[in-house]
Parts: sequence; structure tokens; C-alpha cells
Amino acid sequence: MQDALFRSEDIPDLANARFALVAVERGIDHSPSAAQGFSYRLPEGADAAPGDRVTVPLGRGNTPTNGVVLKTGGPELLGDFPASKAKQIIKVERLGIPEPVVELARWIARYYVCPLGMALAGVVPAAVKKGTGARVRTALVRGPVPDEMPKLTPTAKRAWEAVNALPASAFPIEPRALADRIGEKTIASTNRLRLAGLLTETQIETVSTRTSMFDVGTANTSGTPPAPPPTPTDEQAGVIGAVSSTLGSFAPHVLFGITGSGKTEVYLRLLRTVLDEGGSAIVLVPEIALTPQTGRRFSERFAGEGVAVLHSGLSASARHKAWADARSGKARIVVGARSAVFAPVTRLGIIIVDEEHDGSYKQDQLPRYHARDVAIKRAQLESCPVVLGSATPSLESWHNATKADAKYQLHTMTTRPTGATLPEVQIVDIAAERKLAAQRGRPFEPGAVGLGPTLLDALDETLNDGGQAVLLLNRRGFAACVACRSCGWTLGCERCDAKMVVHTRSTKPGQAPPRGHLRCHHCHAEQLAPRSCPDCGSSLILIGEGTQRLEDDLIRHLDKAHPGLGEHAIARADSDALSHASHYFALLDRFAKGETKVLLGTQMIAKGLDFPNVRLVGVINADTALSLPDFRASERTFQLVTQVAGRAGRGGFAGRVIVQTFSPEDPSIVHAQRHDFRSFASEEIESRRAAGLPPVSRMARIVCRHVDPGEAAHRATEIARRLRADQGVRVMGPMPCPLAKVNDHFRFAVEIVAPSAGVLNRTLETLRNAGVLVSDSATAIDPDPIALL
DNA sequence: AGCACGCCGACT
DNA sequence: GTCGGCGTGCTC
Repeated sequence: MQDALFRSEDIPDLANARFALVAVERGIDHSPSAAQGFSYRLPEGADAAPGDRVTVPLGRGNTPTNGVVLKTGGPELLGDFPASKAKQIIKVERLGIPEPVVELARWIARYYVCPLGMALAGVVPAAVKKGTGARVRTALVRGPVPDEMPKLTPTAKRAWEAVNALPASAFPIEPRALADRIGEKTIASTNRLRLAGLLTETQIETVSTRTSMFDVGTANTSGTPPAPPPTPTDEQAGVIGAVSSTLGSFAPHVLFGITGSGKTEVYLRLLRTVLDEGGSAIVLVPEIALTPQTGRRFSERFAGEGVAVLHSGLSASARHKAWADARSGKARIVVGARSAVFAPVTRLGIIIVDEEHDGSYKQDQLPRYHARDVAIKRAQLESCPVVLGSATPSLESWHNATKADAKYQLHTMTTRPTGATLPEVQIVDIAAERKLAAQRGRPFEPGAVGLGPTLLDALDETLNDGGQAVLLLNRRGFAACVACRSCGWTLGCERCDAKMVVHTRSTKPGQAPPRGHLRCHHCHAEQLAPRSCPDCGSSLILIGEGTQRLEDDLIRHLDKAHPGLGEHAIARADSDALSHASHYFALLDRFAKGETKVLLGTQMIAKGLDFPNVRLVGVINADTALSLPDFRASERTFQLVTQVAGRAGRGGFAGRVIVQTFSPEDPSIVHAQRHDFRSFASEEIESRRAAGLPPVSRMARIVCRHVDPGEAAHRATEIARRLRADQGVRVMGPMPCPLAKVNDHFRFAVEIVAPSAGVLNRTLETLRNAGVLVSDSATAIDPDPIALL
């Protein structure tokens, strides 16, 4: 007799049990054609749907592991796996990832060669997984309706009528909120209705957060009433009309609009239409461009209509709340960086990708997705238009919109609504500046470029006129490296194939020069600068310059030439100075008020800033990106110069831009000077075509890393050999990466070039199914790579 | 990512 | 003999 041996709960009724197929958050790579997950038994009475997040026991230790439900069903779900071996789910969180987003994760797992569980893990913000800010509260629901209406006092009766007048969607509701809705001062009457059995208590999970001054999505922090929306120009109206006509179906649009042409107004109008039709929307913005100013523009226009702004300064609970609000439909517009493309909104009406060329849309960890491309896929899955906006479109998007059989619609905006013209851009040859500086008795420091005489004169003039200036130097730290004055020795990082970068706190004039504090930008090792050359004992000099050195230089100049501008006259914006988003926001605030006259920084100041009094933009050294061993060096340089130039002359004052460069003839710089994107793009695409490079072809990059260089090379060689067996793709390498060693790991790359994304993907998939290609800590597979270091 | 299994050398 | 080195492979 079984009953004598087992208690009934030990033998679950497996024939009638329900099961769920779960993709676990582990690097378990099933081939994309296989089941993609493990089956677990659902606890008795528990329910689950695809997209729900679950905790399951995994492995011999039954480690509790997060996962996502892919499918539910009876024992037939298991295939030939014995039902008795299926473990039971520990916990189910309902209202998980919407089904189209699960589908999107499937596509990511396939296209970016990563385990489905990892793709799904990247879709849910960490704050949501941890459940930060979630609280279980008591709430009230109506009913159950009693057979006989209980006797009520006149006040309670009035309250009951008011409760009944509320829509069903208002419930469950917390007692305090219900009292407010029916116009009662206290919860006394709702208590009475509960005791009379007309209302019943239930438990709901809510997410709450303390609002802070940086929660730009929730309030108008400036206190001034929002200005009425401007009337669109003919150009803007044309784009709005063309994109609107594709609402309800999948349609990619490239919006090429010069800096200051009013792209944001186009976005706002399109969002208005989508909201009015009951839809929701996602707006993607590069992380650094998500300032309070940007957030405010969206939340003011749609005040009270649910805008969730996900900027980097948000607390974990605020992130969780934004996600929950989007999931529940309370927030219908989500504005955020890369990962906002996964926002759990339903009835998606449009996706907007602003500054679509921006490299920060590509995630450099698993899953290595590009948010712009994911946005296009999501738009396709949810049948809505997607707008890719930029003043300097990526050559990928431009090619897709201009090639012979273009599937993307191209829209162009060539004027600034304010009537302002694009600023005049002056190219200055650094070699000539150096001579001029020496003649003036203010020679360049060895190894540094600094502000040449032309830029310095323009800065003086701008400051004397009461204007503001933006100075771009795309390099962090004080100096690029330390070098020996006589034998040429330089200090490299012990663990990396890179120089130690000199950092310091900026010093006030008169103080002793700082002793260099050296840092490796790759492994973050730190050490103090040696006092002399270890090889020959000579003294050391600092080579190259970063934002800190430029800041020192500027402080000295302003003290002499423009005394009395105040302690905030100069502000430095780079990731060393701004460890938290709030610092960056405060800095921009001082710049907006005019307290700060000169804003200097890395590329984080090149995008999106809109300050009317900026009359001068200076590029200290336009060549920093140009010399990198990357086929996109020219494209990046053009984008950077054009974008930063666009910060000038946005108000009533004519803007002036001065670009210092060692290569004044380089096409990327000459075309940027003329604001001529079209010529730059067509020339660059032709040279890429000639070289067989993207966007004309598609590329994937595989990097093998290992402490033993021979082993790294061996693994890369094996992968390259297998790839070469596949006809139809061009395989390059293995070759040592430009950064051959990082953190004591040697790196070898194999590059694959295919005529189309389809061919590239089939090749990768074949090798993946054969078990040759696995994404793990030693092998990075990067389809559509954006950086080749 | 754990965690066990297993195939080698050193030692109670 | 057996304890334990970590290399390899599996996890419903």
C-alpha cells in the first residue's frame, strides 16, 4: 500500500499537474531552435503566464535562481523529460514582462548570440528584480454583495452610493485614497462599510518612492507655468504629417535635422497624437543628454498624463516605480536611456530614438545589443513607427534611408526655427598656432596643445561681451602619460597594454605643482608618479593634456585676464568631476544661470545642450578620435565636431566655432566646417564600400581573452578556422586587439564580414549550434560592433 | 554561477 | 589506501 509508505503530499498528482517552461538567468546556452529553458512544476493552485518572473531551484544545490516563464501547460510541455524529475517553482511574480518584450528578448538572444535567460535578465531593471520600494498594503474591494442590504446610517449610505459610482477600475484601493475619492475627510465611513460587509480587505503590492528634487518627471520644478507649445514650422509640420500617416503600422523613419532645427518639437507633437489615440510611447535619449531640462520638456507638455523619465540620478525605488507605472498603464510615455527600449508599456504607438548615432546605445556587456536596432525590431513586433533622429545620422541609418531599395523613409530639416543660422566654423592648424604662440611669448607647454592664440583671443572677446563658451577636449585626466626627458621612457600599466594616465586635483595658482597621481583607464590601477626615470635617472615630463590640465590653464588665464568672475566661472564636466548625476545637473544649472562662463569637458558636453548665450565653442584637439585604429574614426570625428559646433548660436547671438587640429585637410573636419553631412556621408560610404566595411556590409567581432597569450590565440585560431569553412563570409584574423592586454588578459580578435545581416546571422548560428561558438567570460561575440579596441 | 564528479599526485 | 588539487560539464 502506497499510503503506508508516502504521505499524500509526497506524491503530487503529476498527470494533472501544471508545468512552466522557464528561461533561467544563467549562461546556459540552448541552441535557438531548442526549447530554450527548463520545465518546472507549478505549485498547486498557483498560476503563471509567459513573461512572469519566477524563482526556481537550480542545480544540485537547488540554488534559488531567477527566471522568466516562456510557456505554461500540462505534462505534454515536458517532452521526453520525466515529470517526476521536474522541480517545483519557488515563487511566481505576476504581471511580468509583456509578451512582445519576451518575443523581443528571443530576437536578442538569437541575433546577439546570447543565452535567452541572459537576454531576459537584461530586460528587467535590477531595482525591479530586487523589489526595492515594494510594499504590501491593505486595500479595499467592493463586495461580496450581501443577500440583504444592511442597515446604514444616512452618512454611510451616502458614502456607499459614492463608492458605487466609482468605476470598477478604481479598485482595489487603499482606505485613505478611497475616502479622498468619495470626498470624505476621514476613513470612518469606509471602515463602517467594511464592517457592514460591503467592502472587503485585500492585500496589494504597491511601489512607492520618496520624490527628490531630481525627479524631473513628476513636477514642474522651475515654478513657472509652461509656455504654450510653439506652432510648428512648415518643415516640422511636414515631418509630423508624414510620420503620423504611418501610425498603426511598422515604419522606420530617419529624421535628419540640423542642430537646433527643432527635432524635439516634432517628437512632442507625435507623442501628443499617439496619446490622444490611447497609445503609449518610448523615447530613447543618450544617457548623458537626459538632463532635467530634457525631462522637463516632456513632463511639462504632458503634465498629468503620465510621463516616466528614467535618468541616471534616479533611486532604485524610483526606477522600480517607473517600471510598475509603465506596466500598469499609469505612465504612457517612458523617456530613458538604452534600457528604456524594454519599457513594459502596452499598446505601443511609437518609438523615438533621439541622437540615434550615439555610441552609448550599444551595450558593451552581455547581451551586446544596440538599443536603436532593438527599437526597430520592437516597432516591427508591435506594428508602430520608429523615428531615428539626429543631426549627424549614423552611416548605418543613412545608408538604410538613401540606398537604392531603401526601406526607411528619410525626412530632412535644414533650418532653425529661431531664424538663427548655423555658426561659422573656423579651422585652426595647431602647428601654425604653436609658432604664433611662441612669437607672443606664451609658448605651448611641452606635450600640451591648450588654448592657441586664436582660440584664446576669441575666448577673451566672448567673455568681455558677456557671452559664454563651451570647450571640448575629449580626454580625461591631467596628462596622457609621464615620459623621461632624455631617454624617452614612458610609464605603462603593468597589467594592461596602455599608458598610465596622470590625474590630479586641480590646483590654485601659486601652489606647488601637484605630484602626479597615475591611473590606468582600463584596469583602474593607481600609483604615484615616480620622481625620476628608472632607466636613466633624468627628470620626467608630462605628455599630452586632458581636461584637468586645460582647467588649470584656464584658471590661470581667467585670474589674470578676467578677474572677479566668481568661483564658478569655470566648470569642468567629465566623469572624474561628476561622480553623480546630481553634480552634473547642478553644474548645468549654474551654466544656465550664467554663473558659469566657461564650460569645459569631454564628449559629455557635446550633445543636446541648449543654452542661448553660448557664443563660442572651442575644440581643443579634434584629432583625439581621428588617430584611433578604428574604421569609424572619421565618422566619430565628424559627429563630435558637428554636434559640439551645434551648441553655439542657438539664441539671438551669432555663434562662433574654433576647431584646433593637426590635420586641417581631413575630410571629416572640412565637411564638419561646412556643416555638410550629405557630402561627408556619401564620400565615407563609398570608401567603406571600397573596403567592404559596414554599413555596406555587416560585421561581427569575436574576442578571445586568456591569461596565457598562446591559449587566447589558439582559441581564436580555432574559431577562425571553423568560420572559414563557411563560404559566403570574409574572415579576418585572428589578430591581437589594438589593446592587446587588459587586466593581465591577452586578447585576440576575429572579424567576420558578410554581405547582409541574414548571412552573418546564419553563419554565427551554425557555429553556435555546433557548439563552437559559446558566449562566456573568455569569449565575447559582438555582432555590429561599435568599438574595435 | 555553483556544485559534484573524476582523474592525478602527496602523504597519514 | 585516501585526501584533496582543480579541470570539465551539468543544471528541469
